[in-house]
Amino acid sequence: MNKTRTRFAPSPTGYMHIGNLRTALYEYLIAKSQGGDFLLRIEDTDQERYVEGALDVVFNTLKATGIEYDEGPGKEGGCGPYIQSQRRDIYKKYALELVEKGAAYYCFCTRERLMGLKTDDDALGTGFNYDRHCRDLPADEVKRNLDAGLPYVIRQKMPLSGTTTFTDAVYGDITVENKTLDDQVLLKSDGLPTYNFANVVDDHLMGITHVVRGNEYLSSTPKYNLLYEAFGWEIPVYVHCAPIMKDEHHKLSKRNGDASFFDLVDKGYLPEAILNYIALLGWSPSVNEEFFTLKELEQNFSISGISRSPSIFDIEKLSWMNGEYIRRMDDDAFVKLAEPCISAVLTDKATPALVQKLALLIKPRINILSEIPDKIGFLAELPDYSTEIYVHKKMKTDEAVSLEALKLLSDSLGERPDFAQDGFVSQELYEYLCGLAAEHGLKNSQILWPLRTAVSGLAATPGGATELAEILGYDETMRRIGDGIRRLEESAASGN
RNA sequence: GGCUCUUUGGUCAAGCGGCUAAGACGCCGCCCUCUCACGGCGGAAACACGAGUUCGAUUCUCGUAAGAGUCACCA
Repeated sequence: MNKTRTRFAPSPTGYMHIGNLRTALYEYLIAKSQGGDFLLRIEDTDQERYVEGALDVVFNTLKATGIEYDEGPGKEGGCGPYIQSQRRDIYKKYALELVEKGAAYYCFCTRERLMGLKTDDDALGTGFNYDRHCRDLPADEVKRNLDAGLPYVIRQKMPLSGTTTFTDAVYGDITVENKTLDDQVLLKSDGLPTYNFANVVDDHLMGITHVVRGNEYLSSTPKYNLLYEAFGWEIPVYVHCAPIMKDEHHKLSKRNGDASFFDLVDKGYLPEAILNYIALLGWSPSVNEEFFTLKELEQNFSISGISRSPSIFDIEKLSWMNGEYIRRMDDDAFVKLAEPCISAVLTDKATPALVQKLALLIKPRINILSEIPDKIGFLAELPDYSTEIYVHKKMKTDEAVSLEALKLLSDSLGERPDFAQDGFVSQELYEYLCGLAAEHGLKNSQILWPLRTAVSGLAATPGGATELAEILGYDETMRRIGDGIRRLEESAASGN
């Protein structure tokens, strides 16, 4: 039994999309769940698509998600180089071997001729297939053309009849008629291989046992088998995955402006949450559980759980899951994570103690980090608000009750030099206010709601009245109470 | 158009001949509560359609429909 080896083979486009990342994850998990190796290979045979810095995006994404490769660029394992553009000579050698064996042939057709064929075919409404013009060129003519230095490609010689069947671990057996297969190009005129050829050669040379990829390759897989057979190589296990969709009709893609892995991270999603979520998009574990660390995924992953139909990327569920990750995080870790966001809003007022208090108040209330500024902006500056938010039926408050309550607060709090000197402590203040309410025949809510409202200018806040007062401090709290009284008086005056 | 694949609630999905057809997100209601959130409890919501096979089909077969992929010197 060969050791399981999988590979992630991205072409460096500078954009790691979620679908690619999931493929990498599955490849990694298949290898690791079977004690095997996971390799990274860069498929850059299309020189026209070269993008500066694209490799770093690949490296950084894998690093951020903890998907570590055992072999690949910068990590020799005896199968290198792992960058296809550096393997040029290898492909040529194998292409020639195929010609030798009669499974491939030189083709000298010009692009112009090919274009002509294509438009003819389009006019007929059928797909394009090479007309095999060069398939049976006499040996001496081939030699003449070669000697004359004519540009050429090498094409795969497909059987003209019969069928080819391959087995996919997800989709089962699939059979196609050989006559529908195109004599595809293996080696391009620039000497570089096409994806289809490079893949087969490299996967074999690198000992890949499981080929995992998008199901858009399903229809070209019979050609792969024919290639493996022509070489006499062992055929790998195919694992084709259905795509991740943006909606019912569109794949997640850069062109659609969909978020890449790092776009999501920038928005405040945690790499572990993203990874956990996408693992579940198109795969379902045998246990009824949906929270998995990478390690746990390695233990639970199984090819049989991969689904055949496309899945729509649901940002809502990712957000929820991200929130769960935040809530499950230990407090210190979260404080550290949230600190930059909080400090940015509070600027110079952000003492470590304050940041800590605020962070813990926010922790159960956000799903993604980027929600923080909106949640706490009112602490830096009291928003302009309408006095209508003082009205709350269930809390038994309205503008009149609130005005009365705020005045009461202003007076009684103003008479407490200890509060003024030491600042508020939420719990103490809470007890004090409840006592105050009882003393004046008010419900707690008739004091607390107006206070919270005055101090925040918002109908909903992270934290209750006394928690906010503690964070704002005595002076600012009193200032805001005063501000509230003014607003309510103005409102009363204009209302009458 | 040819070939290939797919089809369980709005979404992710379990199911692999017999179930009141799981669970999760979202939504709604109630509870908790110094607002909101968290948490707890409960609810609405699905087998694309039509034939077969079978004592019995979500599950097997064949059609139909609707989607998707592919048909490049791109991967």
